[in-house]
Amino acid sequence: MTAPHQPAFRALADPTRREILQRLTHRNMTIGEVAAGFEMTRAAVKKHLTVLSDGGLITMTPKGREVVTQVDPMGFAPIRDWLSFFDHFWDGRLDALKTAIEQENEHDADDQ
Amino acid sequence: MTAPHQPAFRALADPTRREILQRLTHRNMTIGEVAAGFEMTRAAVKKHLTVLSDGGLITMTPKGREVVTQVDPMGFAPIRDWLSFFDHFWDGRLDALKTAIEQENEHDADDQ
DNA sequence: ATTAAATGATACCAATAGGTTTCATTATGA
DNA sequence: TCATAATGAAACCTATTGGTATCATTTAAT
Repeated sequence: MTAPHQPAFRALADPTRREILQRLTHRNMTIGEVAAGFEMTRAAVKKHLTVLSDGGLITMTPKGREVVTQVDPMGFAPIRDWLSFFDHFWDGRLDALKTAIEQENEHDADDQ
Repeated sequence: MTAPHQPAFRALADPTRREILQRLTHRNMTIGEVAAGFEMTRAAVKKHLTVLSDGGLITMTPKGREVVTQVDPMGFAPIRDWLSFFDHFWDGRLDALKTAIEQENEHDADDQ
């Protein structure tokens, strides 16, 4: 029962894969086109694309003899959701802090 | 010249480390306390904490003979910044799509 | 002062990750 | 149809990662 966001986080951990994602925002590319933009072999790039696909961050669509890869915006949702946990947590802490300060001020007023 | 967010993404790639982060939002803990919550050895947990610290996601503060670990909210900024690139990109695409549809409608009107 | 508790640090191991090379398959285009 | 272009896939290598066990160091408590 591994978390659903694990493959996405895994995919984002590698700098080459993040670079691929950014380049794919400019335009969709075939596997060969993506590979042409890197020093490493096409086989290596294809492995990265597979990891990105497993993470749901890109889709790979066969088109004739080639495969078009494109970023899948929805694939980022699990990442955002996981991160939002911390957002909400800190929002709550901030609220608690505000409340505490207000109460502190009331106490101060009482003391006067 | 590796990107500054690399250590943070690296740190988030492991499920144990993400679990540690979530647990640390409930309360700050010493290294020993964090380790007690996992099946693995204290040494292994400490390695994870080191990776999280290198990623800037937690701070480790010596307090007497123990070390208090706590989440560092600011450490998440590089991650959010990197992700925001895609947000803005898609926002732009959406605007472009809207504009295209509007122009398409104008053309349709012309055709009438 | 001593013992025990908490952490630091090192060596070691197995599994995985990132990379290469090589060969097979499939689709296009002349 | 046939050569070639694009991809699939497997074997293999090395470095890194996540884990262990062990020992040293530092601090607290009796």
